[in-house]
Amino acid sequence: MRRPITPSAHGTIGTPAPMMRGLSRTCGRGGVTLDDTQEARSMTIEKVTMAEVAAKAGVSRSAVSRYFTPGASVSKKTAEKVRLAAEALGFRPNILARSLITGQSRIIGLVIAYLENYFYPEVLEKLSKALQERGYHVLVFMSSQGSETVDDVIQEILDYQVAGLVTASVSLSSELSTRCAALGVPVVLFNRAQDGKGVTCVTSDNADGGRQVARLFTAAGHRRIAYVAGWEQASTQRDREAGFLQGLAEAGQTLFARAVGNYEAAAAKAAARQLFAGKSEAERPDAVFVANDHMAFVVMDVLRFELGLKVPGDVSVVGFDDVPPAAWPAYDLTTVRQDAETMVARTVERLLAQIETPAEASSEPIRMPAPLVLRGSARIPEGWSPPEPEPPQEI
Amino acid sequence: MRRPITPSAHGTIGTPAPMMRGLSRTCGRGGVTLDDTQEARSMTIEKVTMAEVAAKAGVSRSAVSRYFTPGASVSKKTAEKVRLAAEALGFRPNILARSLITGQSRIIGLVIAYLENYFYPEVLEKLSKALQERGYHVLVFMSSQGSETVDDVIQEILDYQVAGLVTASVSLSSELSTRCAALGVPVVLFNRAQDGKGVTCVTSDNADGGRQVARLFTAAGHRRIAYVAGWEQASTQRDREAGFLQGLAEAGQTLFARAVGNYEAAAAKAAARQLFAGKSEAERPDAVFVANDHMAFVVMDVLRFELGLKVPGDVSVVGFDDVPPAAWPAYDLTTVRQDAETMVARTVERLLAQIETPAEASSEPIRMPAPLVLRGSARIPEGWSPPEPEPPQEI
DNA sequence: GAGATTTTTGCAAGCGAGTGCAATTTTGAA
DNA sequence: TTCAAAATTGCACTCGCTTGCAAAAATCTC
Repeated sequence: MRRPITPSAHGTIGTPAPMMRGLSRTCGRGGVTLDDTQEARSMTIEKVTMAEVAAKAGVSRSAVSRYFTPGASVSKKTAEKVRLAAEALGFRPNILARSLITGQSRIIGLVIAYLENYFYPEVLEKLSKALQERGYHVLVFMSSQGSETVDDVIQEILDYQVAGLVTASVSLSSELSTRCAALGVPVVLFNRAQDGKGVTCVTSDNADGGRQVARLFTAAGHRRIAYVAGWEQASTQRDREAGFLQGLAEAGQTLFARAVGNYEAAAAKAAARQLFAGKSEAERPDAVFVANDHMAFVVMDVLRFELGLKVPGDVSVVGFDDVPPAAWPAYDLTTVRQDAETMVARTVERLLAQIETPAEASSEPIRMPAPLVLRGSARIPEGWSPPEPEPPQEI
Repeated sequence: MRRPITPSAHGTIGTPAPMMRGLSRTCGRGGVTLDDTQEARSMTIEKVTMAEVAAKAGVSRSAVSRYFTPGASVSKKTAEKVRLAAEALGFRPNILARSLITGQSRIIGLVIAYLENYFYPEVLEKLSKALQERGYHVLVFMSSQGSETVDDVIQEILDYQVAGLVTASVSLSSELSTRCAALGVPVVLFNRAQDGKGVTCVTSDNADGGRQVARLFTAAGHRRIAYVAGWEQASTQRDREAGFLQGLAEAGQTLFARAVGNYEAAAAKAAARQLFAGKSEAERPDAVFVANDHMAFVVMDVLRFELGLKVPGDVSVVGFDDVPPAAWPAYDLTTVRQDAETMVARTVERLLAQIETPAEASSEPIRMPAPLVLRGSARIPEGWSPPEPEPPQEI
């Protein structure tokens, strides 16, 4: 049973706060020992609430609340009074309090595994900007793909009552995705494909990308074609490889050699050595498709600087992602583009649709084209258009 | 005037929820036409609250709350009852509600300007991990250094009742820093120096770094030494340049040429051309200090691939930051190291000290050593230790 | 084992803001 | 001008959780 609380009109609200607001600093006793730190310390923390604004404006709390709520009904007169009072007091609504009642923050959780692969900083930056524009913000969680960790981390995220969840290059246990669904939190898997009710996957057409690389290699006359694989559990790895193999098969070839780089620099280095070190020309590949750019750079470095091979003279190298350094002249890496900009745009679009109008939102996977970007690290077959001088776009 | 935007779908939130809580899912009519999407859609969002746990455990809400509050007093018996009930119901406390009361979330706001400079992804990753370990999380805000934007963005951050604020390579208007102080929100400026009450600055010793580069160049016998400046308003730019000039002066030299790269790739490219293009050997610099690695790569690219100059044969190039690509053999860039790991560690340390024990926390600036990393892009003076083969650390 | 402590526990009052409902005011139409 | 319809306003309850306080239970002391 709850007793009605009668607000005493002239209420002393908290205890002493209101009266000392703003005029509290230790009234300048030019004390010798009162250093800056001390002063800062004794400053009252001022928090302005709606109640105070309402009082100052001479309206009810509801009016103030409505003023700050877009679609709500407030008269011009009231609005103006509130605006003035709020401005004078420097009031800003407490998002947490609002979220408590609406049951939803405007926070999007982002789980991301690593930022060493420069595809992800790009994604993060664009995602954050795009969401910011729509009034949402990104809460970041780093988590490597130990599945236990991921689940824990996602639990933590959910504790923040996030409005949505994006996982970049990290997949979700089906238990967790069920849980998110039950909580009404839409999930987008970015750059990972995965079955699962409700979650939306945004990927590029990895298989097709792989296939195109195979076509490039075979058309260029390569006969000893190798592959450096990414992390075997990743859908991107599987799809890229599958497409690549299929492309080779279409040209009547099979893989000459394979090593696993795990999407990691160290492992990629080892993989490159395994494929190339101490081998005669006939024993080593004459072309290698590396499952992402991040590893491709390492492979190129080993080839050129450790083994003294020419790229593409002795070996053609192709990567995947088209991260910015791929365009740097020192690498000039032929690669398959994943357009971060567009992938992010679609991600945001879908996520917000699911948040704001769940009833009519789709959860079909989104797959983007993955065009081959011809540059100088792979031999170009006769008749193919040569690498255009890169439009005068800035590096 | 900027009003917060509330999700349009006000309607359904507060109405029927409570009564249908938990027992609602469409009692499995295995209907043929009920596809996954439909089912997911009609699922009620289940939220478990403390009250429910309390009821199930046969204790009061307070008991449950205390069970989830570290230092609180709960008997073993009660704790066990609560644990069981909570587990059975899958209960997790709502962080937002907690924050509303404690007046402080465990969220740290991070304002960051750009991720193209690969120093920052490193910082972000490490910062996020370090904070995660201590139970805090990072809310990211991208903001370029238009001062208006920055202030707006920081306002938004404050709306989230963040426990602390880190700005990376972005400076703060003094009005805003005052405001943060008044709100009791500690602020750390990462990689920016700035006077100002209360805010802590974490930087490396930029001036000393610059000075060391000057010593390297002069000791190596360079006579036409140039500088590519960063964004002129940045304290890092000013300090690096000042130290560099002072180092030159100590060796009785002055700057041969200067151009501004603004810390941007495009501008750096233009700067490089301005300094080198179409000039005879005597007219162009024989050494150039570039204010950060991000620009140094671009400068090297222009020198080597556009102008056909040898590095360090014709020109020595030195950068600042020691981002990962600096160690890539294709650049092998001599540079000044800013140790992201340690800088972040100190940042976190200080920030948490200020949050958790404001009374005894210092706000002295933190300055870290900035050692020169000798690699292959700059001529090495006789007698200096040559670039060690990089310890067998992974790329 | 009684009294004095010390621990646990539950009650109820908030934290700051959103919102259904009913009362009030404004606007519109006749 | 008058009355109905529309727009605005305020009240009070609510969101999920923390916490001061006092009552109740457990523990200690001699």
